[in-house]
Amino acid sequence: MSNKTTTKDVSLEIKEIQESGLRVTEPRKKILHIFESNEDQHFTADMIYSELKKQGENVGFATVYRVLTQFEEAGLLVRHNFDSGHAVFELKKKCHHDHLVCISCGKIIEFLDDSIEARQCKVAKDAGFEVTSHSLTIFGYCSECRGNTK
Amino acid sequence: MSNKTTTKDVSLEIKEIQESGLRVTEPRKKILHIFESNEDQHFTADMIYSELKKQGENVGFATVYRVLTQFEEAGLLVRHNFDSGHAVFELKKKCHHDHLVCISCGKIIEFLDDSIEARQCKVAKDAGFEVTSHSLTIFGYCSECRGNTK
DNA sequence: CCGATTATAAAAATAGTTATCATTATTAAT
DNA sequence: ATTAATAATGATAACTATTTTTATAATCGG
Ligand SMILES: [Mn+2]
Ligand SMILES: [Mn+2]
Ligand SMILES: [Zn+2]
Ligand SMILES: [Zn+2]
Repeated sequence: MSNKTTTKDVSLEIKEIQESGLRVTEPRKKILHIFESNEDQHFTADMIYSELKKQGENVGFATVYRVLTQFEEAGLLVRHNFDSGHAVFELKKKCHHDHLVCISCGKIIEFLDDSIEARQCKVAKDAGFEVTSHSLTIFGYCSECRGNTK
Repeated sequence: MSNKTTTKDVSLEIKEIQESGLRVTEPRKKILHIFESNEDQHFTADMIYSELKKQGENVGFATVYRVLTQFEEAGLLVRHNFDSGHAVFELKKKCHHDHLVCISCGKIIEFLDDSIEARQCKVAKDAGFEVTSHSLTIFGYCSECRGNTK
């Protein structure tokens, strides 16, 4: 009647944390689980904190920020700084992508355009830059929100 | 022997401020002048504040932030949020452009690639988005800084 | 199971920015 | 030019997102 969480799905997350060289702790398991069980979703620290609260967990805000940063450094998560002032995190995908962000409802759509990627390299090369990363975000109204404004 | 500042160049700035519907005040004249006399440069609130201090002006930090925001709303300046946490302002150009940012020395190079702009429209259209704006920033090492790291 | 090590929660600190407010400056109307 | 109405200013406090500190607690190899 122990409360060990040894479910199959959870054991995968434990392995991922271990392989990143981090100790397996409750907050880290819980936080990673939120990402893994909501694939393709983007979360702010605040959203993660609220979700944990909703699940009845007692995890401090500082811990959320710390773990998110550790997961980013470990290569489990990617951080985006869009425009809103608060960072957004998502599971690291195999492949890079950029984002369309609805300024009305906040919906995020991912895309990858090879032509844009290639031109970016060319632009940087022409300017003598060695590219380390780039960030392309298109803001606008999604199909749903567009209807509301006519 | 009055200290009226009725120089030719300054009168242009006065007109610009008036035409934005804002009162012509010393801080606003001084701040706009910094931008106009350093065309193509990008400034943070902090840089503007320091520059004013260096010129012996006594302008509060709050005023700098207020004026920058007002100039942005008036369409005189454009605000960028790059990645660093602090906003960067520049004179509003006639034409849109994107940025290459050196993560070592902070140098900013502007560029405009029609092919990228066009593809962005297509991507958004395909996703059913009505674009309001976009932000593309390429981070890396500029030609000078690249040399230092070999 | 133990103990060295590392992680945690809570609180305080920080950075960038915005709001408050009493005082001063600008502007439009005398 | 004076005046009155109104808006802007600087000092400072407040705020938001995030990081650091600290004292306690959990982890994990042996
Ligand atoms: Mn994404
Ligand atoms: Mn620019
Ligand atoms: Zn929407
Ligand atoms: Zn550089």
